[in-house]
Amino acid sequence: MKDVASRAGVALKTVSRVVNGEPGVTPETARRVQGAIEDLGFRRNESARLLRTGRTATLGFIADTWIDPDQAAVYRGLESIAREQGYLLFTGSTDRDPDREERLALAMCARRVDGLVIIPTPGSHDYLVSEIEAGVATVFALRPPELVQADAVLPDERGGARAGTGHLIARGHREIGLLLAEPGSYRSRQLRAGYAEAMTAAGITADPAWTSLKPGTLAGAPVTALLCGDQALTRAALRALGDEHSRVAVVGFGDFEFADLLSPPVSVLSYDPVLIGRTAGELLIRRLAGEEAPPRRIEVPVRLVERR
Amino acid sequence: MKDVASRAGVALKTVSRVVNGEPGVTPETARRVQGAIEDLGFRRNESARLLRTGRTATLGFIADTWIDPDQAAVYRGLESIAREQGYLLFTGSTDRDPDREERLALAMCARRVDGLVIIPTPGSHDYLVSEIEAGVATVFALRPPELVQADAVLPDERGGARAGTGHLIARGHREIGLLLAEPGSYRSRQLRAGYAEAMTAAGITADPAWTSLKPGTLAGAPVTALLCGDQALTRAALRALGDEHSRVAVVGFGDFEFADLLSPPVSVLSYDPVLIGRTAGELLIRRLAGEEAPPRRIEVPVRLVERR
DNA sequence: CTGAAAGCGCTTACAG
DNA sequence: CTGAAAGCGCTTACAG
Repeated sequence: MKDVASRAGVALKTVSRVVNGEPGVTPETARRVQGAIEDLGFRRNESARLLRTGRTATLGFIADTWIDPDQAAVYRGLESIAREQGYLLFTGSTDRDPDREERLALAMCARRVDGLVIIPTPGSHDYLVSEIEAGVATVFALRPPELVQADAVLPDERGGARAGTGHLIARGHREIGLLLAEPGSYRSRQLRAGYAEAMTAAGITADPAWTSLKPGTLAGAPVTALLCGDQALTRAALRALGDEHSRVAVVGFGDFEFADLLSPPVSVLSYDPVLIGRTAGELLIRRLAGEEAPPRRIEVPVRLVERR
Repeated sequence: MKDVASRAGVALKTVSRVVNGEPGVTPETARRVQGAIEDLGFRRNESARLLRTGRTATLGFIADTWIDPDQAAVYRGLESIAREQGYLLFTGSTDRDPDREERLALAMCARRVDGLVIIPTPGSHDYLVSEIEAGVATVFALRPPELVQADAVLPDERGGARAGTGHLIARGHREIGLLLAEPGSYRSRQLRAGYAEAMTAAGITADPAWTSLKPGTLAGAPVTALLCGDQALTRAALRALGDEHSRVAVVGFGDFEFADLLSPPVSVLSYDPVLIGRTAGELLIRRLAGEEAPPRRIEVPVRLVERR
């Protein structure tokens, strides 16, 4: 910028004005500056500008992995908001390793991101407390944080499990299995609660054996229907069931391509992950605009997609 | 940092030394500085440091969308290199819109990313020429760029199509269809070339009708086998074929979950997209280290995954 | 071992 | 309409 100024024979400030389209520059002067800019191939250094300005116009997004299409879709939703609002995105994936999450989040904070959207790993997130106090707006998505107060945008997994179980009951099933990954995780607890609610409402007493199934113990299991906790479990269940699939009705949590091409087709519980990303982004923007309110938890509906 | 210095009763430079672990500070002084740092909750502003240092320790990654698992996997490979080398990643998706690509790339260059990995949209990339000349290392992945000289890391689609077609021929097929999306795209040209090579090698003259199929015209088409250009086409083909799927052997370009659960299972042509991302990252790092060599094109093997 | 000054590339707050 | 000075938060190159 200094070079441009001296080549155009003007002061630094005048170049700044031209670059920013500020008023108060003679067309003639502006033309000279423009010429110098082109001759020198000058491009304003955004980082320097932002250092002076105080904000960075940058958000950070941290997820397990983009290979998970749901998380990719959350990113997509967040990015659409970031694009509208003129933010650029730093991203990083954790592979569910809490250390990686912490390193990434702190590295982004050190770059002074204005805000952070995190799909959290299991475990405590108290390392973020001082950053949040320092003013980094933070929103959690898909899963709630632990040991830290912050906004969260979540799918209504409990309501989904209730709907899925209710659907199976309505179709005449009573021996309904529940296939979960980590029993202690937030999602597992939510699904178990929704399942229990639907069973109780129908007056069915669930046999503990139905809710402690594993893919390996599925063949010949005493159930006529099955609710699977995530896509990987749905896949594992279909593999384990093999020909029995025609005997056992399967409802999977999380939609997937090709679900309708299987025989019989698989019904799924599905939510809109793009909406989760958008909502998280909007929440962040509002916080950045100064909205002060206690942290809130927003739930996005989970619906049954029936296939037959 | 100024505040820390005055609280500890030392000069700015001493704080800098402590923060950077530079030698030449009395343990006693260091302790005082550390105390002040903790009292004030000080965190070094990485952006300011990098402004002074000249580099940003940042790379940019631009793709169509992460919803595409292949592109998500390229990101994963690149990120692993970035993590090893201490870079943070800016990302953005284009949805195949050239304008969005250009805006993103220029925004990242304005932030002075050290390098850029791009899965390019169709169309010219000459807007990048001046940036590349200005020193932004650039590597293209999955698809080659147009109208700009730069490194590229690509799957060997031609070799893959040859292998896939050869496999179908070996299984006794002669009327082999080729289902392509955009006829003029790089991938389509490569697949058509590989297909033609395999057919010629087997002494089969391909009927033009075989290579101009669309999902809509597939039912009752005069072929006994089909090579699909991407996952979406594979899905569309399976849908269009319906029960005929047992009559028409399908080989799809791009592996997908559940491929083995379909009946009959679908064989696919597959490459390792994580390797493409890693290779692109390594190339970038070498360029950043000053390696001068003409732009090169690296091909990653495409192999047939047979399922029956 | 410690520090005062200059500067990275820009903007802000004034003054002319 | 135009510009000289100070400063964003750090590091670099010296000097003591």
